[in-house]
Amino acid sequence: MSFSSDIIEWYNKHHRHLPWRETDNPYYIWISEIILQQTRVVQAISYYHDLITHFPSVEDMAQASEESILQLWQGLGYYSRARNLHATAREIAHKHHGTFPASYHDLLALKGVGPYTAAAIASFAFNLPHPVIDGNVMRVLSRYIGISDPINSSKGKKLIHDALSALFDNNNPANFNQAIMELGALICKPTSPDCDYCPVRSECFARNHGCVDILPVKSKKKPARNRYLHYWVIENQGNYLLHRRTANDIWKNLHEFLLIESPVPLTEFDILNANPIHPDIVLSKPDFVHHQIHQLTHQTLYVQFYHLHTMHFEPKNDFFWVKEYELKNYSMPILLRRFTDKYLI
DNA sequence: AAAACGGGGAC
DNA sequence: GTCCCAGTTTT
Repeated sequence: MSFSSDIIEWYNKHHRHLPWRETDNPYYIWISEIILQQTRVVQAISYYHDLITHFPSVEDMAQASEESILQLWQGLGYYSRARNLHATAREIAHKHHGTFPASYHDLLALKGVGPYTAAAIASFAFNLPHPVIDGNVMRVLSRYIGISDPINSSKGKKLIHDALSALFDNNNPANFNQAIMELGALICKPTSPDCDYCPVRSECFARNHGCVDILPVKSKKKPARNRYLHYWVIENQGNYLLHRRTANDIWKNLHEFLLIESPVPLTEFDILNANPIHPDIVLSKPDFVHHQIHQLTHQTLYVQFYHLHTMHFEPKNDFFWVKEYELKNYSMPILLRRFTDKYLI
């Protein structure tokens, strides 16, 4: 029939039942779409549930602290999403008087909402005719149309955009968008796609030319850089020294122990010889040392934890003491959360 | 246009 | 190990 009717018919029969598909409330759609940015559906589900349970309305989220949202976001990564979620909830509650923006243009103006998310909310919550372009859509169209330019290049993106405009179904925006993304997720997968079950296989360029496994083309990305993190896990009578990261770096606004970082490897001797607090503050030898490698997309972290004791002192700058059993109440990157769970709780 | 921003899962 | 995930923001 047509691309749109083919994929929508397939979608109606085979789609997954996901929590955010049971609602057209823009607030819930918004939360789900922010979570789903660069995040797999299976990982998103429990976070979505936790967030809407703690903050049933945008006013609830607006009244909450950023820290409380970061705590619920722990382990999900790309923490600017959580910070923007909080800022945008306040923006909507106060400047929009609690009414969610209902146009693509107004949605796009929200922090953390880009072209994809604005189109997703516009179509799913308001059934407005804005096509979404995400990783699924780019993969489906690069194969279906036969786009050999890298999909992360300007030319590739324009070809995708133009092809999508031609195929888009203005009469069924929400269903079209759901269908094409679901097709990418379930059938037109990155590796070993199930072309035999694809509703549009007969007109698919890649299928007809035997190049399903080389499309989409993507230009290479930079290799990860190395960072060497030395955490001083300093204890005084069941209290631990903590602070909040505020630099424009990974884990902004999350908490951590005292950190000494070097761009090159250092020995334990090098590290422990330098007192990071003050010459007058006596530190014990470490009780134990834990080391591990933590792989991020653009960085490889070589991490050492030195657990040691000290006398009480008044922390400088933004450091403060936290009782061991209250460490769980401070947002931390998953790397540190796992360390405290394993050794300190 | 390119880089930065997390973490997990599939291969 | 590599790639990619319902991308956005900053440089």
